[in-house]
Amino acid sequence: MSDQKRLFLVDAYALIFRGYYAFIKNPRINSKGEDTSAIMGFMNSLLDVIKRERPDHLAVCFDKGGSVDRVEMFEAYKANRDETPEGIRTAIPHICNILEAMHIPIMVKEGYEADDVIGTLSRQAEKEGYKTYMVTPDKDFAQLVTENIFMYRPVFGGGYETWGIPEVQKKFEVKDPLQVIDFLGMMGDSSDNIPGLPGVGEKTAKKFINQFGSMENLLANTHELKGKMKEKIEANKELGLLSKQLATIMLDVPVTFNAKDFELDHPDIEKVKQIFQELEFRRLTDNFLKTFSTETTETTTQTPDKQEAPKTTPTEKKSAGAGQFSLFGGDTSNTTETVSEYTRKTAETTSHFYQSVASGMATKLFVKNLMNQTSVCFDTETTGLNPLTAELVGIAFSWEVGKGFYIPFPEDRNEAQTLIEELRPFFENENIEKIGQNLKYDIKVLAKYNIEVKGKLFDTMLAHYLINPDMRHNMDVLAETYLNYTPISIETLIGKKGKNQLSMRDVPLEKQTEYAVEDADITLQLKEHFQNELGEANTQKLFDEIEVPLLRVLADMELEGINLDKGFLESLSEQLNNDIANLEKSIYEAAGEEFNIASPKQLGIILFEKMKLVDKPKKTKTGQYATGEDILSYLAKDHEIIQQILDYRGLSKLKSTYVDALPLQVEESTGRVHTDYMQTVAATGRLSSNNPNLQNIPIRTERGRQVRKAFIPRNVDYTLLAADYSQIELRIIAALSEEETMIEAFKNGEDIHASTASRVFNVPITEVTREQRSNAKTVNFGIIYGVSAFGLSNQTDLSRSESKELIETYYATYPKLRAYMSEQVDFARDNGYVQTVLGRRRYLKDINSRNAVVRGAAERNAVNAPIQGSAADIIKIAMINIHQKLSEGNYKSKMLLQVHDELVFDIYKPELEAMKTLIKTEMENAYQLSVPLDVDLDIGDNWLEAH
DNA sequence: TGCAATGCATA
DNA sequence: GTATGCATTGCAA
Repeated sequence: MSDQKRLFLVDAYALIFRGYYAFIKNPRINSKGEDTSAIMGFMNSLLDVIKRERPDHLAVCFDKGGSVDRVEMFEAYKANRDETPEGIRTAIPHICNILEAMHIPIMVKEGYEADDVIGTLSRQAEKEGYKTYMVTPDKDFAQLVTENIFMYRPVFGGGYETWGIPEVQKKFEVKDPLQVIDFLGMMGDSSDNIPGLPGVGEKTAKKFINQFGSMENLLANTHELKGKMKEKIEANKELGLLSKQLATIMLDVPVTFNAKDFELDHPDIEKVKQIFQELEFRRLTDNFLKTFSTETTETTTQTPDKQEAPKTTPTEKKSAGAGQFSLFGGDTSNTTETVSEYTRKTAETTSHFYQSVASGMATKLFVKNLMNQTSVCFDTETTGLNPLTAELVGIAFSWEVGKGFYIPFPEDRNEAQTLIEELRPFFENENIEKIGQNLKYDIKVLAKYNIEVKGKLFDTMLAHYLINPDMRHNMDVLAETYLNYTPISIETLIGKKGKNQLSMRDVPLEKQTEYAVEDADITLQLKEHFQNELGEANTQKLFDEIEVPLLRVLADMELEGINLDKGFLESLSEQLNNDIANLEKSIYEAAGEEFNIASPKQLGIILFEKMKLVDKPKKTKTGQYATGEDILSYLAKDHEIIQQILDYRGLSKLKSTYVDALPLQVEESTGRVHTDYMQTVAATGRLSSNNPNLQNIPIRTERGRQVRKAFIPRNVDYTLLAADYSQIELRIIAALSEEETMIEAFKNGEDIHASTASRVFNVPITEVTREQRSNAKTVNFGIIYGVSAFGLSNQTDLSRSESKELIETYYATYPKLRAYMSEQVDFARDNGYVQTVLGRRRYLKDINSRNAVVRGAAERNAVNAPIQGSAADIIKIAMINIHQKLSEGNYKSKMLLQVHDELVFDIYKPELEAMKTLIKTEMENAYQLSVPLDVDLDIGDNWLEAH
C-alpha cells in the first residue's frame, strides 16, 4: 500500500437497495413494526468497509430529486422505475441520523444523482493526490476509473473486489474506461431506462467497441454494417447519441471536496448506541463497538478482525426463544406469547427435551445408553452438502418422541476421528435398527470416516416415496403434512444460500442442538407414522427388499465414482470451438445480420419475420415462434441456414453441457466424477442422476458420442464393461399382456421390430424394408408410451390417417396388447392407481377427470408406469444381487453407473471372465417373466468402445 | 439474484 | 405419447 491518502465515497442508495433486498424474504421488523432491513443492510456494508479498509477519508453520497438535466434530455429517463419501497423511504432519515452521529459527511446536491456527485468529488480528490474508492456495485461507475480512482464493489458471497483500469479493460473489453460510456450507451440499461441502440445487447456492444471505439465513430461508419442491423442503427442515430449522454456521469456538480470535513474521525459512540437501541439493533451495536474500539486503540491493522465476521452470533429477535434453555434440560414449552399466531406446531410450541452431550465421560455414558436401544434415529450435521468433502459437525440421536441428544464434533479431523470411534460400536451393531431421512447421505459421510452403518435401516424418505411417489419427500414437507409441525428452517441458522451463508460449524451449539435433534425427533415420529402405511399391499416387501438394500448399493457406487479423461475433453472442446465459430459466421451471413442464435425468441423473429421461411409459422403457448428441433428439421431440406442452426445448437449444447462441464465435476479429493443418484424423484420407480447427470451422456450422433470416450477405467489393470438389457420394456409388455405372438418372437431371438413389421405389413421377415422396420419400431415404442395417431404421425413420415391405420393393424396383430392396455386403464379407474410387477404403485388422480386432455395423460400414465416401473424394479434387483456377489466374492471389480437399462462396471482384468458370467446371469435372472430377459455385454477401454 | 420458458441430452 | 436433468435467455423482485 502506498502512503497516498485514501478517500472512500459511498453510493448510498445502491447499498441501501442491496441491503433491503438481501432481507426481502424475511425482513427485519422490530417491535414497533418498523422494517429495518434497509438500515441494517446499509450499516452492515458500511461498517464492513470501514473495518476492512480503515479509510482516512470517507463520505456518503445520496441522490436528490433525480437528475434535472437528464430528465430534460429524455423524459422517460428512469420513468418506469418503481416507486421506492416503503421500507427504504422510512430508512433514509434513520440512516442520515446515524451518519451524523458517526460524523460522516452526507454529500447530496439537489437535482443531481449520487453518480455525478461521486464523479465530481473523485476528480477533485485526484487532483489533490488522493486515491479514491467508489463503494458501489453499480457497473456504470467503471467509466470514472483512472489510475487513482477505483471501484470498490461488494461481491456476491461476501467480500469486495477492486476495479482499477486493468479490471475495467478486461470486464468491458475496452481500452479506456471512458469507453464504458459508449458501451452502456449502445447496450442500454433497463434499470436506468437508458434505451440504447435497438438490437444491440452486451455481445454486440462489445464487438462495436472493439471495431469502432466509440458511439460517434460507429454512427459515422454505419456503411460498414450490413443487413437489418445497419438499417436499425442508421434509423436511430439520435437515440444512440442521447443514450450515450444519459450514460455519462457528470463531473461538474457544484460540490467541493474539503479534505478536513471528510476525515473519518471518532464517532459519537453514545449517540449511535442510542439510535441503535431505538431501532433494536443488538448485533449491529456489538459490531459497531468492535469496529471503533480497535480504531481507538490505534493499533492500526489487526489481522484477526478481518475474519471476525459480524454474523457468527445470529440474533434471535423474535422472542426470548426457547432455544437456549434446552441444553440444561429445562422444559421449553413456553407457549404463552407466540402460540396463538400459529396453527402449526413448532419447537417453540411443543414440549421437548433436546440435550447436547459434553465430551469425555458424558459421551461414554451416552454411548452406553445408546447401545441398550433396539431402534435409534440419527442425523448427521456437516459442513456442506457434498458428502465427499463434508466434515462432521455433529450427530443427533433420538429414540423417544420429543427427546434426543446431540454430539458435537471437534473441527480437528483427528479429534473428530477419535470421537467417532466411540460411536463405532453403535453404527456397526447389526442388531440396532437405524432410522433416518435420506440415509444414503449419512452413510456416505460416515464412510469417509471409515464407519460402516450396519443393521436394519428405515429411511423415511424412501418410505414416503413408496407411499406416494408423486409427492416431494423433504423432511419439512413431510413434517407439515403428517405431523402438522413446522421444523426450524436451516436458513434461520445459516442464512440463505450464496450471500454470507454460514457453515453449520459457525452456529452456536445450542442452536445446532435444537435444530439437529429436532430433525432426528421428527424423523422418528415420521417413521412411526409411515410404518403402518407401508404395511398394506406389497409395499413393505418392496421397501425391505428393494429400496433399502439399494440405498447401500447406490452409496457405494457414488463413493466409487468414475475416471474421466480430462485431456481428451479439452481437445474436443477446442475442435468444437472451431466448428461453432464457422457455423456462426455462415448463419450470420445467410441471415444478413448478427443475432443470438441460442435465443429462441430472436431466432424465431429472424427465421419467420425477416426471412419468412414459412407462410404460417407455428407458435408456442407463450406466443413465441416455435423453433424446436422437430420443427426445424422439417424445414432443413429447404433452407441451408436451418441445418446450420441445428448443427450450431447441437454443438453448443454438446460443448456447454458435457465437454466443458464434465471436467469441472471431477472431485478433487478422488480425481473422479461422482454422480448422485436420486432414489425418490422419478414417480415410476426409476433412478435419476445429477451433479452431474450421467444418465444422459450423448450416444445418438457421431459427434456427441465422442464424449463417451472420456469415461475410462480406473487404470491399465481395469477395463470398462457395459451390460444392457435388450428391449426390456417391450419384453415386459409382451409378458404382462401374454401376447403369444410377441412372446414367441422374443423366445426365438428375433429382431423384434423387424418381426413386428413383418406381421403388420404382412411381408416375410426377410423382406421387411428399412422404412417398414423403422415405422414398426416407432409404433412399438409408441405403445409403451400410450400411443396416439397424432403422436405417431409426428414421429414418422406417415400422415395422420396412415398412422391411425397402422395403429389399428398393430392392434389387430397383437390383440392381447390392446386388451392389456385397456385393463390397465380400467384398473386405474377402479383403484386409483396402477402397479408394477413388484407392487410399486403410482396413483393417478386424474384418471376420472372430465377434461379429456388431462384424462388422456393419466391414461397414458396408466399404461406406461407399470412398464417403465417394472423395468426399474428388475434392474434394481439385479444391482442389489450383483453388489452382494461382488462383495461376497471379494472382487476388485466395481459397479459404477446405472442408466435405466444399462449397468457400467470397472472390471479388474483378471476377473473379466468371472464378471461376464456373473453379471449376465444376475441380470437375466433378476426376475422371472414369461419372456426371457436378454443382456448384451460389451467391453472396452472407454465407455464408447464398451457399447 | 431467482424464476419461467425453451430446448435438448438420455432411456 | 412416458420418465428425467441441465444450460441458456430474458424478465422480475
